Amino acid sequence: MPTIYEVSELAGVSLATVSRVMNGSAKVSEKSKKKVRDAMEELGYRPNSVAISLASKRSNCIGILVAELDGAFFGSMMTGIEKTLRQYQKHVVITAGHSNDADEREGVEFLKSRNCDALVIHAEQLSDEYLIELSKGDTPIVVMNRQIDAIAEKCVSLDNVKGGYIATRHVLEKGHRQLVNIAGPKFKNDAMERIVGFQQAVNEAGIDFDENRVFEGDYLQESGAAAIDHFVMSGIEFTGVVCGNDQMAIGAMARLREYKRLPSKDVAVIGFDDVSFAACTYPTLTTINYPIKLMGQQAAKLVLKDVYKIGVKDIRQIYEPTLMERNSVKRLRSK
Amino acid sequence: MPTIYEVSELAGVSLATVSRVMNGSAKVSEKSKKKVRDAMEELGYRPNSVAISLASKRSNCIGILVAELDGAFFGSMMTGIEKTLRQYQKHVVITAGHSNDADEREGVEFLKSRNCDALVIHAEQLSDEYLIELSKGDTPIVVMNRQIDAIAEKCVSLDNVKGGYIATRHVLEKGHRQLVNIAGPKFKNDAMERIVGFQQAVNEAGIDFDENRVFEGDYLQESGAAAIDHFVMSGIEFTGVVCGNDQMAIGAMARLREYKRLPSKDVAVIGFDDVSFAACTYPTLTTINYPIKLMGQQAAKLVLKDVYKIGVKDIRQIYEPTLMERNSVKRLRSK
DNA sequence: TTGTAAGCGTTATCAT
DNA sequence: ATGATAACGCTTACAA
Repeated sequence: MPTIYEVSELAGVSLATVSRVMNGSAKVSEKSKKKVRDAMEELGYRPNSVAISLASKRSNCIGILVAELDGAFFGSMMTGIEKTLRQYQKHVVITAGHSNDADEREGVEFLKSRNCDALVIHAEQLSDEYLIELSKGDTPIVVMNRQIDAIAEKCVSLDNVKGGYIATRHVLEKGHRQLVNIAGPKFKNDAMERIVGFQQAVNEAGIDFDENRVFEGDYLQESGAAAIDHFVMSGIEFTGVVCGNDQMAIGAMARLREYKRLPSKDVAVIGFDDVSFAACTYPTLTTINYPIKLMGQQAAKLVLKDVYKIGVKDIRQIYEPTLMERNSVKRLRSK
Repeated sequence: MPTIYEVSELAGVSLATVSRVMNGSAKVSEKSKKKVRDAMEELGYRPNSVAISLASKRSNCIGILVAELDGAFFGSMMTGIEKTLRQYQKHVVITAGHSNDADEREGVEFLKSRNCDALVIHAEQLSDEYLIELSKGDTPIVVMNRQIDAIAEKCVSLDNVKGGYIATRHVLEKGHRQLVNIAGPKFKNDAMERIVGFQQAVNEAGIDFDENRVFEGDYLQESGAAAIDHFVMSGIEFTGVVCGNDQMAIGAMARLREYKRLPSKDVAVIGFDDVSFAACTYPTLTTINYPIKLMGQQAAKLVLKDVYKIGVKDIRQIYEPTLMERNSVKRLRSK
């Protein structure tokens, strides 16, 4: 790998001049410019971004922390961020927090130590205090899916309580009174908030909230199926299933069929997130839209503006969950 | 951010000693060790990995190039790689190639310029020659999903032709003779290979391969639906749909239902990849298993062994596609 | 065991 | 407009 030194030598100019043509920082005569460019070309020179980063304290990289690298939700989020950043030659460095405090902290430290210019964080375990403290450091951050008042201007979030409420109310409005809730892991904020929304809607309908009607899943398909097993085995009757996310919803629908209880026809199922496959299930999944890709784009715009002073507009930070009515929730047929 | 210099000062030892305790490279007296550790603790010192990387030429980072950050397939691959690497304190840096030559090249350059210790590449546009050339450079690489003889020891792949063949033959064996193929983008190697497999099986069954029965999709749900529209509009008759991947398969199943042609009952549909939701569709999706997560783990093991000299075993590089028989392909009912 | 000092490949501040 | 030269934060011979 040739270095800037070799380029300067071949071009017959100083290091400084080469550096100047690289980042157009100051006036350089056309003549030197050409000599430098030719030399670079000839040597197949590639600037070493680690050295640039060390010297300039900037990396043109934005760090992203997500719980996992797979999953439709995180995929959309990462894509939303990456694609908008890429338009401005910014790169992303992604790391997984695996939903545990140690990995999340380590991930943040890693990203900071790599000189990321900013961090976009979707943390499940990091406390609000930690995040607030972090925001005071020298690496700007954007927090996804969490509303922290002290750093509201750095949050891009959606009202999960409201989402859970809307979902539940929709099922109730269709005449279902015997509901169960397949929730996400309770240690996750959004999972808990969605449960709260469920509870609100249920109470509002004059139904007693019953802990036993909430199953704690893990946001993966299999746990949606396990939840159905659980409810059936426990003899808990239900005609409506409110799910913490779409993945568990499809797992639940698949298992319901095995019990000969047809989704939509015999039991209403509603998801959350509106991931891409939700429109392709059978029955198509009624769910709550979570515009995570768009929100990722917004997060990116936020750093573009704050960190790189790039003028971008239409930055919105608080989003509303909306009902996506499809076919998995039908009116309860009177017996 | 405190630096190593401040630590050495506070601890009353030299820079070198601090460095030594950080990476246990040489003998350091217990006494100095403690002084250094205390100083680090007190200052909240975090080593700057950019500086480490520049000085040592190692980064403990492995670069990953994938087409997109979303999608079940890539998600599994990234997770497979990341989780096994993480066990050894190695981090991943991920970048998207967006299936075009420019972005893929830029992605590779970016990763190399970030001093990645190795690269795991899933490229769609980079030529074999480019990859072979790249492999001669000073950054070791692992190539996913492509078998390049010249660098076979760096490839982790699966026989896509065979996969396409197995899928097609399975549908044929169930009595279907009128087949259509919803393929991936033809510029992608795997998509083409799967088409070849389709062709082989069809020919073997004594059926003429008809170009018009192949629709070029883009591996996304929507194009599976579009393919069905296309075939129906064109008046092409079929009872079996062989898909290039699972996503298009579910898109196709959803659209078929709209035409009142029930998947499984009226028309057989087979997917490819066996992503996680394939078992939860209705009907459950018969497909070809592509153990991409496992293969990601293997790629990681390869770099662990080659780059870090970490003894890992059970490294296999060539995988076989296998039939996952579920419910979307049923025997053709005689009229 | 510990310290000194020369890199690593850039950027950036001064001069000129 | 261009060139020295000192950072940037750490590793690593080489000495002591």
